[in-house]
Amino acid sequence: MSTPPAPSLDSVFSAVRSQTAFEETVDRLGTAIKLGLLEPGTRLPPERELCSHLGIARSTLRQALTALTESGLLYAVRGRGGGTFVSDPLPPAVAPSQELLTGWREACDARLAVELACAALAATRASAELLDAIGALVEQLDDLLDDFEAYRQADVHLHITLAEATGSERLVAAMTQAQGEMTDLISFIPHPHEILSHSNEQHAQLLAALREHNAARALAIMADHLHGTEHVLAGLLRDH
Amino acid sequence: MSTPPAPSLDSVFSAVRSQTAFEETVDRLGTAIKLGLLEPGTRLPPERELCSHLGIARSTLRQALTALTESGLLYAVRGRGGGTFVSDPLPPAVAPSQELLTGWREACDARLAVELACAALAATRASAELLDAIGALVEQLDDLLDDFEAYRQADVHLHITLAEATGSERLVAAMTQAQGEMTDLISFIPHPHEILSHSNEQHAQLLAALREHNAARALAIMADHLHGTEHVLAGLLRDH
DNA sequence: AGCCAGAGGACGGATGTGCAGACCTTTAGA
DNA sequence: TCTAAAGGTCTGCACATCCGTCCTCTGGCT
Repeated sequence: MSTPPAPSLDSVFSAVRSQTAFEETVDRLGTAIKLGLLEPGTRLPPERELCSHLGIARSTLRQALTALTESGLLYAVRGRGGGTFVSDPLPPAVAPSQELLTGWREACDARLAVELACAALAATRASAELLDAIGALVEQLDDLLDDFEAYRQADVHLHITLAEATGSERLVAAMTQAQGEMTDLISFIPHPHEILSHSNEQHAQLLAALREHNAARALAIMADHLHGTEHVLAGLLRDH
Repeated sequence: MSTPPAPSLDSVFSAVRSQTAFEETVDRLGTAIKLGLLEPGTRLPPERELCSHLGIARSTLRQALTALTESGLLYAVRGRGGGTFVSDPLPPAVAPSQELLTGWREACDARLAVELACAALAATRASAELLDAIGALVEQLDDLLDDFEAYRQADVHLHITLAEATGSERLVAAMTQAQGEMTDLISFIPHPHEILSHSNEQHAQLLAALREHNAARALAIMADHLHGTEHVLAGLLRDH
């Protein structure tokens, strides 16, 4: 018998670096805002309520809110009827971080994993309501082909709704994170009308496959859908 | 125009609970041992070396090693030429935790995501060496159809090798974690000869699809492969 | 006008995690 | 016998986090 192949242990012994609660909170809220899950002008729950939701101390939450306020994503209003609000308008996005640029391929791979699974699972599990919600978003996207900012935001909603259609909280969280990483990359490449139009056509085809409960077709369409952005990124970031 | 659908914010405001470095280390090493990535009798790197690899302090690493020693997975030998070794034989596995049982569907979904992505990506990226390594594992598995413990271990190797074939460290890490969760579930259900035989046939088909660079077929086979275990689990755990 | 409730803001102590480094103990081999 | 290499122990510090308390602001109610 051949010697059993020794699997690489790099992943076992690689660095363990756990985020602090502060960092994770900044990340979660910041991503939600940048993705438009929390729309400009939205009022967050009161600090005393939010911190118990998040399972952290108020002082820790406040560290995160302060950081987000200082970077311009939030502003606070004191006094009765006050609160913490999402800035409107949002400050201009910043260039993608160096780590993200060097790891863009891994980010795409992670996204591929989430999206494929959601497509496959939604085909068998999606409720009629959520399919209709996706349908509404597809129509909405058709009106936004010339406004990339708005298009991208609705696109994110669509993909997150897809994740919700699987009924898996982990997939929703993973989708949110994956979209956050991708947005940082995507928003700096051009997206002409035709590209967006083609992209939304794929959304429509995907929805049709989901309605037929055709998982294989949904997978194929999703794979195609993702290859598009990946090829564009590959062209632009080849040197990284 | 219709009101934009408000995406659920549950995932944004859900509890943030980051693992400590100690917990993550116990988890990583424990999983690696239970999956057979670190075989019984293996000597771990010296503490002073390992802690710098892992990016943690020696005292923190020692907490983890102590915990693993107390649960019987490791033993330490003092003096020159000593070290920390993986127990041989390993202590009997314990019953899956309650959280895992209640979240088994989410665990399966997470696994589905990783496996589908690996299948799709390996079809286009896998090197000949890694494909041959997978081939060797398929043959090896054919000799283990009557020894579930050994079969499962080689099966894990195969799937992790598949992840390595994508070249994505994140996918390797995710695959390792997913397999760890699944092992806790799988090892408590019966796996007769025929089931394993059929399962390995799918491995062979998958490999063929990878060699043809046929991503669509690889996806389909993998989806099938996973549905098998999922249905068995659904039958056994329906009441949870 | 004055009070009050609801919101953000600020502080101080207690606790647990993790880090860094020095030192001890055991053991095989030169 | 000495040395090197390994695990085992201890101390002190830094920092994140929690908890509770109190302060400040401000719109609406009496």
